[in-house]
Amino acid sequence: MKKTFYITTPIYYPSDKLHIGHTYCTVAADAMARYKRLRGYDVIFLTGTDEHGQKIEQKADEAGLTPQEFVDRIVEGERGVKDLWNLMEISYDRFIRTTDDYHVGAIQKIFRKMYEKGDIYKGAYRGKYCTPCESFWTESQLKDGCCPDCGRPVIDAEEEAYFFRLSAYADRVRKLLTETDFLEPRSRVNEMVNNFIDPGLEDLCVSRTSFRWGVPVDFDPGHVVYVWIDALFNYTTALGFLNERYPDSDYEKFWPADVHFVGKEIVRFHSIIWPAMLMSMEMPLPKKVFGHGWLLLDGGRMAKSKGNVVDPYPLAERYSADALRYFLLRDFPFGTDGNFSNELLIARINSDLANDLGNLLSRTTAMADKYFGGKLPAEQASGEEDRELVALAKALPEAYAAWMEQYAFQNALAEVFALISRANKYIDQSAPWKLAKDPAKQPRLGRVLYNLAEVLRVCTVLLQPFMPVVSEKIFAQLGVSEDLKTWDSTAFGALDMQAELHKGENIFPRIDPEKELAELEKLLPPATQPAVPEPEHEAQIGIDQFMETELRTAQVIACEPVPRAKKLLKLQVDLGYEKRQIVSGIAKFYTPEQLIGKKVVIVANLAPATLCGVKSEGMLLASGEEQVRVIFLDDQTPNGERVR
RNA sequence: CGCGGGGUAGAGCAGUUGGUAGCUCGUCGGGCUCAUAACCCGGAGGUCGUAGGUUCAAGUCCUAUCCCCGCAACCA
Repeated sequence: MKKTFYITTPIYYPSDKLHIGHTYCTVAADAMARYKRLRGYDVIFLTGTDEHGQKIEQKADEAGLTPQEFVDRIVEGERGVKDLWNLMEISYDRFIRTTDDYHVGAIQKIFRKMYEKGDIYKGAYRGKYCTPCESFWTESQLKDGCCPDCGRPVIDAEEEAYFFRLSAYADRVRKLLTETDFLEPRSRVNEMVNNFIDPGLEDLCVSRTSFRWGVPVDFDPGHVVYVWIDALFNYTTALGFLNERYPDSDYEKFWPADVHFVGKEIVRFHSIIWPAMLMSMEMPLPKKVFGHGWLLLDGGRMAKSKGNVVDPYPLAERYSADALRYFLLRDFPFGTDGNFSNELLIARINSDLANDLGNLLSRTTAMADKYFGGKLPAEQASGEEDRELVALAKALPEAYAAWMEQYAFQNALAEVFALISRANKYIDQSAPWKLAKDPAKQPRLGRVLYNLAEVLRVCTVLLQPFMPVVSEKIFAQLGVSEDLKTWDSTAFGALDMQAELHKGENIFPRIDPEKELAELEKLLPPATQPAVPEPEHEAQIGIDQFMETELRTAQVIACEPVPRAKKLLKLQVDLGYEKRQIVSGIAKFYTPEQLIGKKVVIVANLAPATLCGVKSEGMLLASGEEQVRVIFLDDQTPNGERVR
């Protein structure tokens, strides 16, 4: 029986179109899946979408659609998730949507099973509740002690909810993380253990009553299953676990997964919650969770609210999916963050794909045509220059494979391109154009071109997982048959001596950086004016209600950071009739010096709150989310004036 | 002392178990003319954040210290 390989991406949340970050992870998983197929494995590569939850419910409502219509549009619609994966040449074997019937049914069975076992129990979810918004918030979600959505005060409240006994599995999970290589890269292990396990794992709330868009708990209809169980078990339901959509034998054959690729922000869910739930279900654990890094933009995280989300569509359309895939996997080490930029993309395409690979193919095929009419001669003679090139080519597959097995795509590609560079040098060393002038050196010339063609062929076999489309174009120009595209054929010398190769189209045309950057600039939203999300339509209020908020002018007379807090500044403000202390979460945007002496607006009748142990009697007015801007008044403004 | 990650040539980054510090772009000079103004060779440019320590040998291990970035929301 063939060896199996089961690899997954996260299931993405289709509340918006996917961006380059989702593409990064999916492309990596695809390259791995294709590599394993090349190695002869029986592969299942799973991706999909996580379609439930409050946010989808809200977004759908705003768009005037049912949640199902809304997610259908993003997943199946034009330029949606599936279109993107098509464009990017993603060879997924299965695509799961958590709204699929088979998944929903299986989740209900799983929930019930854990309930019957006693690992899920009914309890009370306590939290901060905003009555107007009908939403629960955790302590850390609150903004200045108030609802992050509407800014109004919250109250302590509780609702009935189901909990998973996560605490019961803390020790086993700790062992799993610290004593095995379950989670990679290794640096993420400390983060998990120190931040989440050591402080004590609390039981996890696994149901909600505050929204309807989810899998109903079948034995308690007021509740829907929360994301943890619904989303994480997709990896097993997609194999037919507790459902009829796929045969049970798939689950038997492919579970446990060989690797889950996940972004670092969901490492916690996959390395703590997921194994604990599997333990509860007495199911085998996945062999590995690999937490990859993020693509950063200008050193910071991409975010819709910053207006700096990179859309993969235009990039793939302009430069080909192959080029974008290559760039993503060649430029960034998979385990750590990397800085994305259009300049880097174009530079990489030009130097590696156009100048090195494309040009090598071009020179090789052009010479074959020119000197031999495209068909290499039977009589060939080796030479001194061959030795190093051939040795490198022979060592390549093994070196490449070693990196691939570690998910070090960057290094695997570097190995291939080292040989491509070496081949360009080989042309200079052997100078075929000189050999061509001497009829006696025809056999030598034939061998030089053969070696070049063979190097190209071997490299292309190894590049297939990364650049599936262009690989075929290269094979076509080299006249390579199907049986010479396989892993086993990478042994140097498999190509027929009398290979027939012809110059074709340029596989990677050079890009004019200046021109293209200007074009790309036009496509992206300007960074200076980030897209402000459309305001949610809040209920109108009367003047009386507005006047309940007592806004007053004040002068900052002293300001210092709050110890042990990174976001907070403690200000003393003068209201004219009294002085107050206010704590404000603006430390990342202002230094005390920038504030002292300034005139600002404060909410004077806000109930006092304590932040990081420091009392705050009021609130400073400021705009913005990612970038906070304090509202400053003219220096001449008197203190304590009412603002209306 | 909350935790984690990072500080390596002008820019952007690699540096697996400690053994002459590399890559891409840029720059200077040379070569070649088969090729996508591409390719090849060479030069300049780094006290590997700082200070100690271990070692025959440290970017790589240890200690201290400074600076930057994240951090628990269904945002890869």
